[in-house]
Amino acid sequence: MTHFRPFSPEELKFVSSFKRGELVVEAGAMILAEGAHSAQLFTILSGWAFRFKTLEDGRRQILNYSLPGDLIGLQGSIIGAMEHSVEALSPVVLCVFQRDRMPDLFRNQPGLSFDITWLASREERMLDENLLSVGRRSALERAAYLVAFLYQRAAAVGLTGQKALLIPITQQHVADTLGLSIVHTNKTLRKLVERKLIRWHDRACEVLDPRGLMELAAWEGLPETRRPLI
Amino acid sequence: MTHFRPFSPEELKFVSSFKRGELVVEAGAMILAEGAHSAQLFTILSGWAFRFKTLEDGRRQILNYSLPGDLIGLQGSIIGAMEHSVEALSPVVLCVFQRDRMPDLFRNQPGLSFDITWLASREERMLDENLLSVGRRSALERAAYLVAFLYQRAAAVGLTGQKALLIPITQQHVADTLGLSIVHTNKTLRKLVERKLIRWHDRACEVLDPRGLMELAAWEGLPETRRPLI
DNA sequence: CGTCGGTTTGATCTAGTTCAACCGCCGTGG
DNA sequence: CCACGGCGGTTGAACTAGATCAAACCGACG
Repeated sequence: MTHFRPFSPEELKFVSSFKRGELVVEAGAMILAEGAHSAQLFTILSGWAFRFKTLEDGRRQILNYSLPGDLIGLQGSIIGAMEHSVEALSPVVLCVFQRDRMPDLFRNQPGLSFDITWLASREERMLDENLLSVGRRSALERAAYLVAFLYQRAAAVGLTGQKALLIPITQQHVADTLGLSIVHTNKTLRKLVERKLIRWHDRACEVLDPRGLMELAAWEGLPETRRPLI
Repeated sequence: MTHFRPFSPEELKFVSSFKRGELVVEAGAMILAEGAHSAQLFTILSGWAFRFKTLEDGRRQILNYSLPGDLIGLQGSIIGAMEHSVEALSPVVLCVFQRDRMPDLFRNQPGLSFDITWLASREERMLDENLLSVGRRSALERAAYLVAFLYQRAAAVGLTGQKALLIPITQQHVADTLGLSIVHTNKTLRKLVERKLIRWHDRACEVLDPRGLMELAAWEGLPETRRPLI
């Protein structure tokens, strides 16, 4: 795992003891629900998930996606209650942590505390970018940005290996991420297909030309540095 | 300051030594610019500011607002580079911290470390809410949400005293927050005025009916708890 | 073989954009 | 003292990106 920063032996020991077990959920399963008070804290070991909020009348907004190495439920662990839900996009393997040992972690593991803050800041940066996109980019730019963004994140955790990367999302997910209707999302994605930037599969998106997508969206990409892993 | 959690004497001592000085900037001044590598870390002591990103062609998206007690430049301090800019909306007094003492803080001040993470999580939650708004609410709902949101935040730091609260923003700021054009923003705000939910002043917004705004936006408000202060 | 979720396509409609003025206020310079 | 320019706000008209409505297709699956 060359993508992550190395641990000290002591940190490793703490993380092991912090870990309570593993959890496997199938695609489409709810990992955390909005309003859950005693939310748990997880790390993704493998698979894709997404965070979202809904309005009373059912309108849904996808806030961000979670990939291996990302924390799930941090807001709940730090502030107390979850204000969003998390759902699995693919089969997901989670590492379950003991939430009540958070204070211990902050007291005795400054390195890990910093890592958690680092991950929170990174999430914030991604949200900034998504907000810019939804607020100010056109439908075509938004779609291009989203796919390029997901491609980069997948690449950053080594998911873009020998065989082509398939992002496990439906067009409904894309629509709910971009703030568009499904119909218009479909028409927009077709344009990306026509331009040979992506290929659309059954319920998945294949990225053909990441550079072309970034250019279309006028997006420079995440300045990805060595990241912490918890 | 009943809104904030109390400090231990030792924490107080650390914060004092962490503080390097104060900085006063006038309305409209840039506090931090995107791309600044050696970004500083601030807390707002008084005044309003906003964070934003821009696309190459000038399209601007306001990401969030900063009020007294909020950290500015945390992303830069934790990850290294600023990916957004911050500008003052009113005269702002800042408390300047020594960025290079962050490691010391994490090593020796678990309480403060936790507070920083808490603030980062809160920022994330606000961004989630803003993203939901921009992505899925209508123009009228968005505008109502924004004003109610800013009102609540101002109230949470005691800005809503005896005399009416004036939020120091122009309609251009509102437009760039909501992802709308100025023209349509103007027409939308007029509707809020007609409904007697707000009053518009020279370059400021007065909130007349916070509850009515929240209802219109179908927004429950921030579940505001006792917050940390740094 | 029917049904259902995901995708596709065309037609119509509308929320929000763009264009174009204009107003009032204020600070600046002649 | 006044003319001028710029910024913030306002308003109407024309336009368009994207929404909504409607229907059909397609593969998987019971």
